Amino acid sequence: MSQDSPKLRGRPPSKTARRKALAAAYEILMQDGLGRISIEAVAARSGVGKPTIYRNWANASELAMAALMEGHPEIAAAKKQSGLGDALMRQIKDIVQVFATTRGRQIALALASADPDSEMTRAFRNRIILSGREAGRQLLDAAVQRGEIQTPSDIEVVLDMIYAPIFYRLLVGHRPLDVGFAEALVEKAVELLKCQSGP
Amino acid sequence: MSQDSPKLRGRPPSKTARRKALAAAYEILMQDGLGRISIEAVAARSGVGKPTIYRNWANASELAMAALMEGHPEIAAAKKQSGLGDALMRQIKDIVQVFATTRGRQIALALASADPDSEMTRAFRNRIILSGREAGRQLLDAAVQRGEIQTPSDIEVVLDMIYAPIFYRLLVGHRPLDVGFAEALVEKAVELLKCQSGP
Amino acid sequence: MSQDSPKLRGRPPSKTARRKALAAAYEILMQDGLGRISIEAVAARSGVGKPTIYRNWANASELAMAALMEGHPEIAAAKKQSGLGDALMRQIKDIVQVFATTRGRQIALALASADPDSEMTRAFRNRIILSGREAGRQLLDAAVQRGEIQTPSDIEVVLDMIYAPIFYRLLVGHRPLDVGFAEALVEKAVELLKCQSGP
Amino acid sequence: MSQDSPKLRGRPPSKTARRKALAAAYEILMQDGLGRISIEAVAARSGVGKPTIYRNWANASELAMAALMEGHPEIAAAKKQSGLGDALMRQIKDIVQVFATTRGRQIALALASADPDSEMTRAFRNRIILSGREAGRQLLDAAVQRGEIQTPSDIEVVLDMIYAPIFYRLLVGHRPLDVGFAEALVEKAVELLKCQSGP
DNA sequence: TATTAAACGAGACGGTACGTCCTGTCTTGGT
DNA sequence: ACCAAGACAGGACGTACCGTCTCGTTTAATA
Repeated sequence: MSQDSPKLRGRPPSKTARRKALAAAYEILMQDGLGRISIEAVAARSGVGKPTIYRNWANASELAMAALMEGHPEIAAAKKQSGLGDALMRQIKDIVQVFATTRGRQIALALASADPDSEMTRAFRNRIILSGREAGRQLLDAAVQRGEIQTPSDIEVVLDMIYAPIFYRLLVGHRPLDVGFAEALVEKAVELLKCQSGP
Repeated sequence: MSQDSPKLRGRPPSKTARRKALAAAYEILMQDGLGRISIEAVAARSGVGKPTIYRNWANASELAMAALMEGHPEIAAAKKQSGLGDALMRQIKDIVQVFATTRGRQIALALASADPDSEMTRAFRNRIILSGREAGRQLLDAAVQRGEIQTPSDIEVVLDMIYAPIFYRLLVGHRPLDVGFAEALVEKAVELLKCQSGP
Repeated sequence: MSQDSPKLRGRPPSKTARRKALAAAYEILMQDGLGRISIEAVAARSGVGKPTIYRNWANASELAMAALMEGHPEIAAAKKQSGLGDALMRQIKDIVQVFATTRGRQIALALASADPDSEMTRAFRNRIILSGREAGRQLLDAAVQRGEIQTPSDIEVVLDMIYAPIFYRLLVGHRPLDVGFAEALVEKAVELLKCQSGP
Repeated sequence: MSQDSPKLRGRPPSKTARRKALAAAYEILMQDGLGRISIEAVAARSGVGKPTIYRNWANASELAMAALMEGHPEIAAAKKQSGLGDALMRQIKDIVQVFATTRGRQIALALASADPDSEMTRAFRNRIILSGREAGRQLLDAAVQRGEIQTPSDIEVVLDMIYAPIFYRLLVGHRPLDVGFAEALVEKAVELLKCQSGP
């Protein structure tokens, strides 16, 4: 056994209340955006008491992040890889599709405006923003092992160059975040990886 | 004459008030962060009346952006170019240096949380976030004209791959935003540009 | 010099807001009682903002006292006195009539539960509770001057014996507070005043 | 017989819990006053659970009254009576001494702010406030039987005139509640009783 | 001696109200 | 006409208690 019960006493926290609050928060996020979320509004819409919300989340920002994490699709590396380009293409298209929505926009805003040092923010960042990047790292490793590419120098920077543009377009909004962009991004990424220390 | 008066009656708007408000807003941004800025606080600190502030800016977010734009160094392409790599290196290092500060952090936050459709937000975005990217486009054009590189396909995506990682590290914070990063980024960018349409 | 204006600037406090808040507070007092008054409820019913209420009164208790003082009938000694007994009778009956109502009950409760050291409480006490007692002192003085009675020793205690029973019945509620009581009280009071230092 | 033990199974109510709650409530009353008492605070200070407190008392006000009644000295008529004046003096001084304390103040407040129709309030009123008055009635009866005074008309009003001033000074606070007051009050009371339908 | 059921402490629940802060508007008197 | 000052209605903040409700844990009469 791993984790002996720390003397569980008193009424246990209600999972229903948690669920209802998260659902209400999510609805508000989708309808009105991150800026309009408030503990007050979530309490009113969900029928959950304010103190209960504060017992579960430290502030509106954490609640928003929790709501956005709930049921967020896992961005993972494809298992069967027919080649680096294809695998990357499938993954990047997935990510772009997920983020080119209201939810994606709210995710970016939530991360940007959250307290960068909070535990919750770290979890959110790792789970939502960086998980795709980590999956990308696995794709690269696999390609190296298959001999498809050489081990890239400065892999962290390479990963940033591949995954940052998605987040960038999402937040800055100077150019559309669409399939065409995803395809061009993957093409350039593959170029970069294949031409390493080129001729 | 300077200011063609459409009627010129009554007391003219005070530039001093504007300046004082911007200065106070900037101080609050640097000391307490974007989340703590408020018209109330700026009015109190600057001695400027609230209605005067509302006359100049629509809300706290716009005031913050205005304060951050005031006196922001112009990121421009170096005039004398000894080569694409050197020029890019100089510029990227400048940008990283500017953004790896409290001010840079506040700029990113302000952009992320601003109304994306407002006039002010667009101006802020073009002036602060995208000006480096546009200067980069000029550097690339010049290098093409010098014959140093071929015309890159998908130039918008290439520019994103070069400039997005800076903003990405600033906001996501998973890796440091420092000189080492700037050097690696430029190295990779040059690789990408030179190896276009591979070996 | 007395009290020159302390540089009156800014928007002056709204007397309308004050009035509306007092009226709403009074309604709640009459309908639901002192225990149900709350700044929240007064703000909601009156349409006056909570901060405005707090600007005018320190807490719900003071607001309640202010509402009860507003328009409270002045209990004064009758001008034309046909004799101590008659004058006293008229006044005591007036007081009993005023206090044998919901308003009277709320007044007693408000005084009992208010911070005894606050400025407002003192004013309330003097204006509402003790004003009748002071008027009674004047009646006694006049009767002395007319030679109707001798100067009573321990006038403070005598006044308490006359006026305390009203308040006592109101709060303790062991016996009714009605006209019969008023008549008996005055009769006894006159006996006490006339029989001073016995037969 | 009416209602013998209806089954009496399971753990019996703990007298210790009752005692601890009353003690904690009393401490809070003495230290912070009636306004600061709360079930929450009593539970925290006593280590007794909130439901246990609610099982014993209906609300904070009743708990406060119970705590104030616990161990309250019985105000009774002295057995050996050397005369009406002496007996009254001894009793009134006792009462004044008991009420001229923090406890006395809290008692008055508790009574004033309690629900006047509750069972507990009635018990509290009879036991604490009116017991002195009833003892006074016995003193008067005894004096009548001894032939010391005539049977007073309107005995209820006379009793109010003697006992109300104590409560009045306690709550209104316009004059001190001290020995001098007690002496003057008794003197006036005796005057009133002896001069009945005077010369 | 074992069973069993009520009362226990702990503590989360949905609520209400608190008193503070800030919003954006409006209304003064002063420059 | 514009300023500063500052009051206004509105509304969210985060906290304190309310009185109720599960929990798992005593505890003592009963079987």
